[in-house]
Amino acid sequence: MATKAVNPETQRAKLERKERAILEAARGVFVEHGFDGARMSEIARRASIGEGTIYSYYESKAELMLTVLQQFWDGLTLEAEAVMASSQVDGFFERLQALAQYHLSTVIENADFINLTFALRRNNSEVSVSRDHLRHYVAVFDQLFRRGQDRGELRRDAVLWQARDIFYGTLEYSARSIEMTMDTDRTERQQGPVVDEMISLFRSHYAAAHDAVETDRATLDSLSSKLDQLSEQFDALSRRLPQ
Amino acid sequence: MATKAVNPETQRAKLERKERAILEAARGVFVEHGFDGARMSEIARRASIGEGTIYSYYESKAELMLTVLQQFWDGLTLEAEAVMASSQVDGFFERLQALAQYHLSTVIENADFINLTFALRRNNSEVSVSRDHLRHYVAVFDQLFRRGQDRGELRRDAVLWQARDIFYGTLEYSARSIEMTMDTDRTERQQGPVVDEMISLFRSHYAAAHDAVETDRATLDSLSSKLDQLSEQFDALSRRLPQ
DNA sequence: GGCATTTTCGAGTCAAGCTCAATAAGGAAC
DNA sequence: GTTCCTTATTGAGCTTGACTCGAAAATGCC
Repeated sequence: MATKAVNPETQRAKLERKERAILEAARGVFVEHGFDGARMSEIARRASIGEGTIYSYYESKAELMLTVLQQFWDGLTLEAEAVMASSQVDGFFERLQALAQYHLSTVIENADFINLTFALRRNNSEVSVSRDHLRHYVAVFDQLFRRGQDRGELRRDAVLWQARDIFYGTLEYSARSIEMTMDTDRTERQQGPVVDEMISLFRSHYAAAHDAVETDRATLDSLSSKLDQLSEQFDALSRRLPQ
Repeated sequence: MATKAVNPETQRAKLERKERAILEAARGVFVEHGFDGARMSEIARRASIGEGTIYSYYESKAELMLTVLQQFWDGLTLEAEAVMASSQVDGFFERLQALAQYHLSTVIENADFINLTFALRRNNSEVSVSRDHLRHYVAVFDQLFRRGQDRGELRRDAVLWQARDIFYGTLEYSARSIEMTMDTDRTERQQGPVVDEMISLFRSHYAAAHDAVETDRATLDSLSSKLDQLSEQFDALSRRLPQ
């Protein structure tokens, strides 16, 4: 009776262990050789199983890659949340700096996976990390930003997605530049200034305004944005009309 | 004797025409199916040549892709330079806006190639667009920025690479977001606000300090012209509506 | 025309993702 | 322990697609 209760448990554990072994091996091989360069035979060998066995766990190389990528993004999200949770300071800009530092070094470290995430998204519709996974990752920023607004540290009329684009976009572009100069150049670009400049930018652009001039400017800008949006909606409507 | 002088010319022209046919076919197939999905046989068929002939022009599929990519980036550079040359206005921020608008729509349009450029850079060392090609493209921004500084429109202590990271990084990230919401979402993000916010950011962060009033006036002027434009669009649509 | 060189070609080779029939392992009933 | 059924594993083979190569066609030169 005891064996009956335990066996199905150990059996499932055995399968899960094997699945984890496949994923671990796959991740390593994908990191080393990229998607095309990775050989299913090598993944099988590293996981100490037959090549055909992989296909009873994953339908194809593409699905295996997709699982690895999603696991990767989930890991990033957890780490980013941990950075926020363990942050000693409480102010918005200090926390933003910690997040920027984490994101920048992560993007440099894992440039392969991040590039592959978006490169494979279009052409290989099978290997397309869901929007939800990516949104879940950037939600760390969104939450921080909204909290900053609630506490009055940030302008209330700041538009979240614009700030998000600037934050993640600039950091990723900088990461690519840093990475590209790493191999050869003598004058390596450093990570520190990139993060500092980002925080400085947010301070001057999004900090709660104290004088009327800046507020007026903000009002004008947001008004202008809204006009553009209206105009484009109008265009879209026009195109939909017959003739 | 005349034929002797002409023949080698037409012969070379023939080869060049064939090479262009291969590149054009390759570009089309790569755009449609991506790097892996592209079949050399289909490229050969579209170029109306035998499959083996391709390999007397390009050593491998990878080298063919590399040539297509470099041609693509060269084309982008020329277009960006043309946008700057044909720009009616002369002020830094107006020109920057034109460049931002061009870059954003280009990145959305050609997301595949841009992603592939960086995805293939690492893993497939053969298919690695040279740094010079990419640097040549961003040089358009660099030149504009330096000129803005020389004319006193921009702060002299502004750091070029920081501004460049913000400009291209944010636009590319926004392009990806816009593209990701295009397929399914009802509430499509529009291009206009992204560009406007970018210009507004540069105005407040990089503009020379003394002309705050003038920039406000510029903002008002652009607002006014946008209103006029909207009004015209409305009239045009009204005329088209039945009754 | 005749020889030399270049260009084109596609059938054949090879490598890699994937299939499947055979085998092994696991467990339930007696 | 044996039998029988279900499930998991396997690697030899199938398929596909990039690439090779020897032969043939085209071109150049006299």
